Amino acid sequence: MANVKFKSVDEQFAYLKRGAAEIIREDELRLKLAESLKSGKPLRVYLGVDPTAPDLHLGHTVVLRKLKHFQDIGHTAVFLIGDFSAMIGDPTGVSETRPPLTREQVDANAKTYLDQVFKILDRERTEVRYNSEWLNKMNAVDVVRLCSHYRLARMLEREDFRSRLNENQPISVHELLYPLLTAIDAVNLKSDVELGATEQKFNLLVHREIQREYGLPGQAVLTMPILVGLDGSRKMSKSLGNYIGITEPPGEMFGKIMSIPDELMWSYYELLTDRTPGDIAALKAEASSGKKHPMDVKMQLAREVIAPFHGQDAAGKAAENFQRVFRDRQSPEEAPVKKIAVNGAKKLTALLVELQLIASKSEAERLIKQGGVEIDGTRIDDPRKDVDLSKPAEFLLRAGKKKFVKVVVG
RNA sequence: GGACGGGUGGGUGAGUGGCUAAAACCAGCAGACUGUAAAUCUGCCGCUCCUUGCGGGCUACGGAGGUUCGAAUCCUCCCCCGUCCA
Repeated sequence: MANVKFKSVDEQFAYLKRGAAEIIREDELRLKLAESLKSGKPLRVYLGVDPTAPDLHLGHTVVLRKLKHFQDIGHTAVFLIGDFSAMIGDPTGVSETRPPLTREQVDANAKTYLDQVFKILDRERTEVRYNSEWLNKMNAVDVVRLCSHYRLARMLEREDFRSRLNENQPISVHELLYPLLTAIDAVNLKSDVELGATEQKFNLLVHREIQREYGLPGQAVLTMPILVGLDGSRKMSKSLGNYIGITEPPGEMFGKIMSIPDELMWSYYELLTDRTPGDIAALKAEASSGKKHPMDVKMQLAREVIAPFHGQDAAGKAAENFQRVFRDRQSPEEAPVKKIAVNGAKKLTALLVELQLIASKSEAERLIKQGGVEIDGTRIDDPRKDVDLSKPAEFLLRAGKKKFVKVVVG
């Protein structure tokens, strides 16, 4: 990623538009870039995030990477933590009212959040703000005044609300306040551009309108596509369990990326790597013409996605390990080591649960009966099997397709 | 405040006294095949105990009580959601 400040408007625009779902409005953004170029004053670009889940996954990084792009070309990245708004709960994409978070949860989440965010953003050059800074100071009069700037009908145009209304699902009144209160963020930050995922479009547009109501120019809005999760159809999200966490070990991330449907590769290339659109089109052509094996293209993708989080070396190792285990069907070079005390014998089912490879003994028994458990490469299909733990030893335990553990007794 | 409808396993959704750990579908998991992709086929899919058996125990149909030999199913009260009226 080139770190060149203030290229021409066209160059900047092309760079920023890459991967974007929509820019509202393109001509306004160009104008803002031109003014900034002229005055030498960087644009204020912000991304607001509610610290609801403390663990970031690749889905979150799509929009963070875009913020980084702005940062790369010299604009000011503002990372806004919605510590106040998280306590309301964003109704976006939710089919039911979300339980509000407590102050303690929000604080704890915000902390771990930032650590992860700076794996992508440049820490030194990022302005971090919390929206409780101004929202906590608002009184009832301010809130009433704010509400008077927006109409109920407009609010109900929003997809989430409309469908919940149609399907007789509850909508709490405080949820209507979410886009309005977060608009105050945009007002206070005096943002020139706000970023978000496409599902945030409604909120971002409300922010823009409210800014104007409060006498500001009105920010441009840039939305990024939603990253599809491992299942190949639904949005990547923690609650759906189809996500790849950015703090997961490289091997884990690698395996997960390899398990995505082939067609999804191209969108991952576009949203998670620095490949240019031309580059990606070329890869795609090579894969479909048979010049390159799709699996190799996907392995390359996995390496490129992992590298920023774990480094080139770790990414390379993960690739080798993958090759070894799944292509050559050998045992992994390295597996997480779990120690266990010398202690007579133990039922295999109990051991699997104890090592947290399986959630319950019933499930472990099923897995064993189905042939999903191996010790040192030998399938064990007797759920009553005792594992000898009477003397120091070590063995490789496999549970299911992906889970390997090196058990060290002693 | 009133009238009416509704709350079932991760999701959708059957089931109106025993044959129901609860149909069916989706999701998920495992095996086969393969490129740990997709597709397909097969099996599994609450917890637990053991003598692993079409085995035993426990928990489960919004909550609490009750009727009954027996309740997701009947009764009472409560909570929650929606629709219409005010």
